[in-house]
Amino acid sequence: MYEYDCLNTPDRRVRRTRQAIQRALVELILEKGYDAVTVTDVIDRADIGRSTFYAHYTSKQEVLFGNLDRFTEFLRAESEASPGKLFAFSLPMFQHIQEQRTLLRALIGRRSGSPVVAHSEKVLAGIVRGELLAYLPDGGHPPRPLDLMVTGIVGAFMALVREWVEGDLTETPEVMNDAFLALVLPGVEALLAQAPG
Amino acid sequence: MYEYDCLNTPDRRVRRTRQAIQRALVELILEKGYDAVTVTDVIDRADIGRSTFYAHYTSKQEVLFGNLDRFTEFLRAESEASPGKLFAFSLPMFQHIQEQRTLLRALIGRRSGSPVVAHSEKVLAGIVRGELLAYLPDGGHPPRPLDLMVTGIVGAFMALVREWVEGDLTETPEVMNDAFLALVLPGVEALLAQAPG
DNA sequence: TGAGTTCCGGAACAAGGTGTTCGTTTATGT
DNA sequence: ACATAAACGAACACCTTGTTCCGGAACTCA
Repeated sequence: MYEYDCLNTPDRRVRRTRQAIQRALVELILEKGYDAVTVTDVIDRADIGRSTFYAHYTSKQEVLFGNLDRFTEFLRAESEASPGKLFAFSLPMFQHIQEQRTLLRALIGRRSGSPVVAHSEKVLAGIVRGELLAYLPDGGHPPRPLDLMVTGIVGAFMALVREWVEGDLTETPEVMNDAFLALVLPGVEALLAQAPG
Repeated sequence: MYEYDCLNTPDRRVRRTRQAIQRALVELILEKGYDAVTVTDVIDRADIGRSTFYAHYTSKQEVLFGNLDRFTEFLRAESEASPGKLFAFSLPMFQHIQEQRTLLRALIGRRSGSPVVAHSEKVLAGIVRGELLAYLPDGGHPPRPLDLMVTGIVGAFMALVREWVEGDLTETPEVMNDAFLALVLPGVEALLAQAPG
């Protein structure tokens, strides 16, 4: 499943229909959030027949996956363009994302994820932020790069937890914790060290 | 909303009912995935009346948030127990998670999130893994801590992207990229440096 | 133990979403 | 221009949601 999107079909009607569906879905997600969007909404907005929708896609999900492939292709290309360079994909990716922010917000934005996860991340971010601030001299840092760092730290932690509980938990908590700290601590300490006195 | 869970109600029936609902939902999420679970499923599994469910909760979401508070409380307590120590929460949290893995898998596991995000992360993980391996001497590292590092890196990157597109994108791509690299690069280089020749 | 309150069960309901079918009409590629 | 393939649209059976009602049961507290 989710193999392709065939926007280069010989038939023009197919292209028109699929683009109308994709555009409608992205619009609606940004307006109402992913869960609240129904197939009926999409076909109304796209102004196509119900049977037409199901002739092309079997669900909302499948429509989004069609859009996704552009980005994965982009990622792969950037990585392969600079062999031997670490994280060569990241800057071009951020640039690409800025151009396509509307689409991206619908694809991976907060409204497309679980509110439970979002809430957990928010709580954790508050705690991490407090810990980092406690490490700084009073009135030290500009707050913005610190907040970005907090976001990254929380993202790394949650990703490790997710990966762990999803598998069979053969790793010990100590191993997981070491992995987390090994990845994150050096960068954090480097940033905190250059705090203005 | 989502304030509390009141499992310490004076009335025993209330406790029984709510626990039955929570248990049923967790079981069903692990079996079918969050989206596929309906309220009807839950009340069948919990063996309670439909009206009873809606007397206690207004949706699936709310049931999950009830469970969540245990963890946020735990987090806060651990962080405050060791003031001035960075990331004091992380090891106790991993230990706590191991004990409650069933619940956690339902709360924040992959089945509870968007398949689109999951797919993006998978693709990105493949790319990052390839880049790290290219940096290692042949046959160098034990693969497992490397995979954990990949997971953390991808988690940090995706979290930054999400935060960015969710806001108004006032940061430039360069600033975002710098934040990502500043957090992650020191740890990565430290790990790769200690690779066995 | 009893009195009074609170909760549960179960059926029924309207409203709305889903996914499929089928015959007709319209657009397309060669 | 013609054969083909796609879109339309109405109708459909089915499922999910959230609400209402009331008789009967379980509970708390004294």
